[in-house]
Amino acid sequence: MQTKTKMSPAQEAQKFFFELGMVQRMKTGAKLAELGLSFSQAHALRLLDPDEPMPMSALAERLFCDASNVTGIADRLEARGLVQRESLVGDRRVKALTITPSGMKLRKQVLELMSQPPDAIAALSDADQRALRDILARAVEHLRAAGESDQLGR
Amino acid sequence: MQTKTKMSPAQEAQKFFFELGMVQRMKTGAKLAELGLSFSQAHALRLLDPDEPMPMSALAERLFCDASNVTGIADRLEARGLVQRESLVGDRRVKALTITPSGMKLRKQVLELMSQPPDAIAALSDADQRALRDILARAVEHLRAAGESDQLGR
DNA sequence: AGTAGTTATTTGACAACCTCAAGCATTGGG
DNA sequence: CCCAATGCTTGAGGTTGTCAAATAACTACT
Repeated sequence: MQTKTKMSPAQEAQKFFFELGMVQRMKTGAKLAELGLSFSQAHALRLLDPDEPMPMSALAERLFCDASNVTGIADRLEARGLVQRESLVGDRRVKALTITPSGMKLRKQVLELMSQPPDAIAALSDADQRALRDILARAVEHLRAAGESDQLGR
Repeated sequence: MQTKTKMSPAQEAQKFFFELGMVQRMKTGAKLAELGLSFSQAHALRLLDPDEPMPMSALAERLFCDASNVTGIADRLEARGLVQRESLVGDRRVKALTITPSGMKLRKQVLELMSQPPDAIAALSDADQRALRDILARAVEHLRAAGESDQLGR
């Protein structure tokens, strides 16, 4: 009766992966809201290097979004005094973002919160956790390898 | 020099998981856009049961969002003739969504697209794929177990 | 029946995110 | 000096999301 009696291991893995990701996104989203941060804002804060000012275009790239979008996100973060715009000395067109001390404090909380594994993973056996880590590490590796050749762009 | 020399396997797994999920979300988002669907719209279409009309409140629950939000999503899907509102016979307050034939066609494409594992997973060895599937299956199991007792929630 | 309370959906106000096209300032090469 | 390219901003327009209030329909109680 059902057409989907057969699913490849990769497909099944993908299905579970998606479901776990969905739930996890909701839970962290709720926790971030308590800090007064949206998901995108937290993600941006997380990506900023505490020591190295990051041009807004670079941030846009890492957020996989349009540069004009970053303007708004930076506006809101700056309005709360979490980051600062700073024109680059060599090229006054580019504005780099630096994290303020109060931004650093919040960033620390965000990192803590987001690196905390979800219950579903924490509940796994030690062996499973280690195996999962290793397999995902290999997957990420493939990702980067593919990404490199991708940079040559269509 | 670095304070994070030690990370638990679960934390590392979480980090990789997040990164893979982020990239995957972008890629599927792009493919869905080609079908003229936003992520939420596709997700809703995916969750609807082809055979069983689903009350909008039930859909809201599965989308982890407010009921008023579903109104808008259903509006857009209905405007394109992909779903239909249908008042329940026993209780005229609840409106259930059914998928139209053209909605079914699009839903099929969405399912195909979203069940297709990302390159990063597809590139893993067979053994890794199977191990990943099994571990994630156990994680999802924990998720459901936790979810059950959650339903008692205040 | 009639009244009150509950429930499902909708509406309206508001904010964030996102993209695209157009604009502005700056830079760098002819 | 002129012109094209680059980095960011602005404005329009659309989707998502929340909350509070409104509406409609059901339920229970008198």
